[in-house]
Amino acid sequence: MPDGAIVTRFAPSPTGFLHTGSLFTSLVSYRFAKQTNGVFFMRLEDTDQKREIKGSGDKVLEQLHIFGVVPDESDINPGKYGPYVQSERKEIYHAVIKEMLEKGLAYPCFCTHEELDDIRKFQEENKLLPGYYKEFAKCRRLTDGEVIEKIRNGESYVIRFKSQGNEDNKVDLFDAIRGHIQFPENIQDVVIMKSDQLPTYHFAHVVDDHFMRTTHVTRGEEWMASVPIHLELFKALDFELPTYCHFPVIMKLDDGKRRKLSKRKDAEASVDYFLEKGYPIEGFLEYLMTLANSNFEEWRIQNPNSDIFDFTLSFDKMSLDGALFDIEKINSISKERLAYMNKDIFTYNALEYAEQYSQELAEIINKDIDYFKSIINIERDQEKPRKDYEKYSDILGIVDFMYDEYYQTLFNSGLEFNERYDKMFLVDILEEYKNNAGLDLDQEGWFANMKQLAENRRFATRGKDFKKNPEAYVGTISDYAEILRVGICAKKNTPNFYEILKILGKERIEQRIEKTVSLLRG
RNA sequence: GGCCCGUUGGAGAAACGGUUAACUCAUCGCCCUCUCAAGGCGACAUUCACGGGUUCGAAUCCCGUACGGGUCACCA
Repeated sequence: MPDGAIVTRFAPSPTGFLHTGSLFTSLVSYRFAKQTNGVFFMRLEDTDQKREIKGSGDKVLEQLHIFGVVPDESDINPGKYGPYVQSERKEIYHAVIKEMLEKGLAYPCFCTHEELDDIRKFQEENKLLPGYYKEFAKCRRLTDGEVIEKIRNGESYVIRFKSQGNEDNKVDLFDAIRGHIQFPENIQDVVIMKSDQLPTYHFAHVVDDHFMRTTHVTRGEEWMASVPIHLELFKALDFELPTYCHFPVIMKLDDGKRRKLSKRKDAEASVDYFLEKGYPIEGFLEYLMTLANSNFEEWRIQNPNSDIFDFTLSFDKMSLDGALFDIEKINSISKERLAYMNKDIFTYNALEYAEQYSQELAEIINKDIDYFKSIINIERDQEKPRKDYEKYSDILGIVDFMYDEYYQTLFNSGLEFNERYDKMFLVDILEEYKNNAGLDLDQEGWFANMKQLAENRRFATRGKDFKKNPEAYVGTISDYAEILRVGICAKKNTPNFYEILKILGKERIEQRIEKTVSLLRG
């Protein structure tokens, strides 16, 4: 590996699907590795069989892939430092444990949950530091004979680390994001191997990240409090210390209080939510990048067309406290990304989304893909494109009227003509327009033609004229255009009307007007 | 409660002791406009949680207080 190359990893536990916060952490970890031509790998932390959900490892990998965060090494694509699943690394942990036992760095503990509870209760009553340490660590004092006997009797046991720490001493942590932080030394005899022979997180982290050559341990700040344990473990095992990077956690405002995004309470805590809604991948990633390094936004303004992965992240530009999750900003960024996509890519992405999440959308796209492209391309291919869509699921509700079957349902649910106008007046206008839409002209000519028609019917062609002298007119050109829109599209709002009419074509315009007219006639 | 971390506008934030406290989103106004979506222009922190101190000078350094967050398992 090149000089300065960083090795990072993503180490999820298989307890469900990809968490939005995990995507953030893995995205940033991935970028740090790639920026330095290093390695990013994934290790499944499945040491808690109670919580394990089968198959979620693959699911997570799949979703990371969708976001372009692809591990160089993982269970399905192993490198030379595997296995990449903790439950398959048992022998490694056991070998290290054996050595620790021999060196007196660890010892078996036979205390039951009840005994542990009693200790905790006593500590609480006497306002002592809770935990298993020093005089409370009674299994420390077991003789070899006692240990052998208990094991022979089949008593269940765990292996604890024998801490040499002193709470009056300080240890120093250098965190790449937060700088130097001092903690009191660890004094807890933490469990390193559970009674099921599987390691705890603390132990697995130290052993795995050492043997798997992680240079930068990237994780959420909820791990900071256990750093003294890890520091002591690294020292006891004489392993080189990696660089720690404790990321801020994404928060959410709940009842005026900040709290971590919670999988139970917040739908947006799962990336599935954004996938189902059809947020563009690049928009979502871009949002996460702004959370990672806020100068990303300035870079984006300078480099509007660059790939987001051309941006170089830095540790010291990272915020220290958890950002509030801002859906408005995601919407805005996504809108922007979608607007600047060309019609082919947009259509491709929309179809891919639709095939998985929206049968109806897939149908209209597949029915005539060029027709679909022409619709979504209205006012797209220009300096300042329209920004209609913030996610793929918005498409149907915006283009529906361009499809006859959806137009029909809009039509059936009622046409919202301005009630100021008499039905027969509307009929006259529509019928006249049917025979003289001016579609052979260019946009300017078409508009001039419409103006003329409106003027003949005593609509003001300039809003100002109408304001000045409302009695002289029946309405404004806007009102006139609205009549045509409702009459032809069954909607008050559409993108550029000229383009719409061109795409619809003379025949369908006539059909639709006829339909509307017969409805108005009763 | 102990131990850590943090606190700049509604949100994300810049500024790393020295002019009017960047920028993005949101909000509000005006303009443009066939509707909508945009776009253009402008407004929005006399002030950086609060109180002291250091300094010619502090959002920036120090101390204290308050508030918010994290963590104290045979869960990760």
